[in-house]
Formats: sequence, structure tokens, C-alpha cells
Amino acid sequence: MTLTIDYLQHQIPGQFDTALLHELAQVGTLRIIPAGEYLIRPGEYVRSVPIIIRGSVKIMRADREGREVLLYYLGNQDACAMSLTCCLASKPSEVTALAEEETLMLAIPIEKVDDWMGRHQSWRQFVFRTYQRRFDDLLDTIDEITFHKLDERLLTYLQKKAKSCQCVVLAVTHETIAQEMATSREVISRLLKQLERAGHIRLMRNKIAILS
Amino acid sequence: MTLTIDYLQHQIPGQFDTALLHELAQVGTLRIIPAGEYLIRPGEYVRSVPIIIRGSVKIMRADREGREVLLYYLGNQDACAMSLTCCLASKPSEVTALAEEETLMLAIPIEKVDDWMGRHQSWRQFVFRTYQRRFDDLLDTIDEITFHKLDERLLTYLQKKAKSCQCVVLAVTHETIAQEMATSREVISRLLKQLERAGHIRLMRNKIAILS
DNA sequence: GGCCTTTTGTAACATTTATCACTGTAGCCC
DNA sequence: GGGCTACAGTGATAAATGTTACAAAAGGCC
Repeated sequence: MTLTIDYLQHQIPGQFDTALLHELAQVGTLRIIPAGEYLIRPGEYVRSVPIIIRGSVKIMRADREGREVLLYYLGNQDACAMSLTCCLASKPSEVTALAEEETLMLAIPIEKVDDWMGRHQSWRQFVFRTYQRRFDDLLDTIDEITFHKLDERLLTYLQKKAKSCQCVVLAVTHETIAQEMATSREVISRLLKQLERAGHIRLMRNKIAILS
Repeated sequence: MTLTIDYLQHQIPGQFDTALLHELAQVGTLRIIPAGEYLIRPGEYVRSVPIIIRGSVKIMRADREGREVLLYYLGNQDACAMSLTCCLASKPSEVTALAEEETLMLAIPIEKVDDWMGRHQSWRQFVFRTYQRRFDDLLDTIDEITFHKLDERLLTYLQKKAKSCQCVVLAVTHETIAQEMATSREVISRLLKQLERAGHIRLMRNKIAILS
């Protein structure tokens, strides 16, 4: 697929100046990631920095025993801060990235990342905005985990997920939620029932409707 | 105090090239922060980016009710990633920074941060290394909180603190630890006793000796 | 319809963490 | 020394979360 400046300007509006868009069109490649596919797993090396154009990517942290926690979602025009640090330091990934839905992304070869930092003010700004957002996301996650109880966390989790996929009815199983919140399915089932009784959600098989 | 290139080269070795050291010496200022003083609190604006030369700074996250959680320590030649993102985005701080001991730092005026990014490769590398380390620190913190129980977390906390102040006997009260781990004093007292019985530490008034 | 797999519901119990209510104790100040 | 205050120890109890063990329902497939 050939990238045009018009296309990029339309998909990623207002972020990059014209000179940078030219270079982006030359060296960037579009990739479509099917839902459920892993973009990267812990220990693997980053080969390109992705900018999400459409869809949603879930970033998770895993421990040795296979447990996981959701860190945050990447969506509209987000870039991954981890991939930036990883490729600049030639370090393997510390996190898992998984496409939640079919996702369209612009992949930028890692050698350009540092090169552009020196030459394009708008690229620097973009990189810093990315860092700042991911930092805020991580702080948010830490807030949730340390200061809130599971029932509140569960509700926030559902609301965030609904926002990220822009829909009111989520297609998830209790088991999946449990994994992403690093707890057990039974606990989630119990709390979901509680939330349903409180009128926040409605439970269906494989689906949860968010009411509030 | 006048800054010399020799002094900087000695205090922050191998990070910056000569041209950058020249500029650093011109615009940077040395500051001594007494133990217990706040460098910044949530909501305040960052006026300069600090590079720690000697001492130790504790970065914490607070919620509305005054509870807190320790995020990480800044020490030897560390810079604060939060201050970088904050000053570049003109956003108030999301965290609390507190000098644990008397701390000597090099303060860099925020307008230079972006300027140097375009002109000094070694500054870019420094900034990225900083981001990478703080990201790793935050991931570490998240790991601790989500995957480990309080007793393990407590031991790790003590060991990290010992490492950060480079001493085996810590001068802390149970109350302080409880605050930094977002729990209550009684819980910490109990777990400390448990760790003492297990031979990991020795308890004294206002002091804890780390044995392992 | 009948069988099978996946998902959900839930009771009973265990463990971990939080809270309440005290007591003891060390160090400081007068 | 006596009194005060900050710090530490600890039992009793409650609340939150985790685990075990099963039953029931929903949907796919033959």
C-alpha cells in the first residue's frame, strides 16, 4: 500500500508538520492487526514504533506465574511509550501488547525515531506527549490498584473498556476480566452480580451492558 | 556558587559531551535541599528539572483522602521524568517529591530542556534513559502491588530503602512505613514482628536493622 | 432432541488485610 | 523523679479477597 501525505494528514491530523509528513509517508508502513493478535510479548525486541490509527490495543504486565494486569489501552493516534524506550535502549519489551479489535497502525522504523528527534520539533512534541500520557495512564492504574477496592475497580474497568471500544455492551467473559485484574473468576462473578443488583450493569452470557 | 565544567564532569561523569557541559555550567544552578523538604507537591508547577548529584529523593503518589504510596526513589545522577513531562507540557505535578536526606541537585531551567533536545545528542540520550528508568520503576511498583502480599512487599520496601540510603539500619517509624505503603500502622507493626521472628530484620525504637 | 463444552452462579470456607481498643515503654522536659 | 508524648505490641473482631467444590444454564453440534 502506498502512503500519501493527504492520507496521513487526514488520519493523524494536526500532529506533524509537512516536512515530517513527507518522511513519514516514505518510511512508514501501514499494518492491519487482526483482533486477538499479539503485537509484542515480554522478552521480544521492538522492531518498529506503532501509531494507532484505528482500533484498540491493550497493554498488559505479566508476572512469572502467568498472572496479568491491564495497564492501559492505546487508541486513537496513540503511540506506545514502551516501544519508544525499548527501541532507543535496544531492550526487550517489559509488557504484552494485544489487539483488542482489528487495528490499523502506522509502523515507524526504529532508526528514524532518534533521527527525527534532532530534526523535527513536531516529532519531539509528539514523543513527549506520548510519554506524558503513558505516565499519566500508569499513575492512574497505580491509583486504582492501591486506593480502591475491587468492586469500584471493576466498575471503572468496565467503563474504561466501554469507552475504549465505544460501545455500551461489552463482549467479555468473567474469566477474561479476572485475568486482566489479576484475580479469580469467582470473585469477579460475585462482584458483577453485586453491580447488577445495584443497577450499574446488566449481565448476559458473554456480554455485559453498562447502564451508568 | 560558580559551576565549572570540571566539577560537572566529575559529578556527572560520562553522560554529557563537552559542548553540553559548557551550557550546563552556564545555566544550571546547584541547590542543596535539606532532609525532609518538599521539592514539589501535587498541583504545583515545575520550574526546573533536577538532576540529583548526591542524596535521595522520594517520589510519592497521593489520593484525595491524604493516603500515599511510594513510587520510587531518585538517587545518583537520576533525573525526574515527571518534571520533564510536566515542564514540557506546562502541566502541574501529579506527584510529591520529598528529600529523604540532604540532597544536592543540579537544577536545569525548563526552557533549555526542549532547546537541547534539538541540539545535543547526549542530552536526548540522557532524557530517554531517564524516561526508560522511571517507566521501569513504575512497572516494578505495579508488580509489587498487584502480585505480592504485604509481608513480601514490606521486606522489599525495607531492602530498597536500605539500598537507596546505603545503610543497614533504617531510621523510620512504623507509622511512616504504613503511610508509604498505603496501609495502617498496626498492620505494619504486626508484619515487622513477623519478619523479625523470621530473622530478616531486627527491631529497635525508631530504627530497623536489615539482616538479609 | 440429546450430548458436550463453555460460561456463569453460589455456598462454604480460608486467608489476608483493616479497624478498634487497649497496654506498655522509651525518651524528653520540667 | 513525675508527667507527657510519640512509638510500639497485641488481642479481638470485621471486612475484603481468595479458594474449593459443585450445580445450573446456554449454546453449538451431531
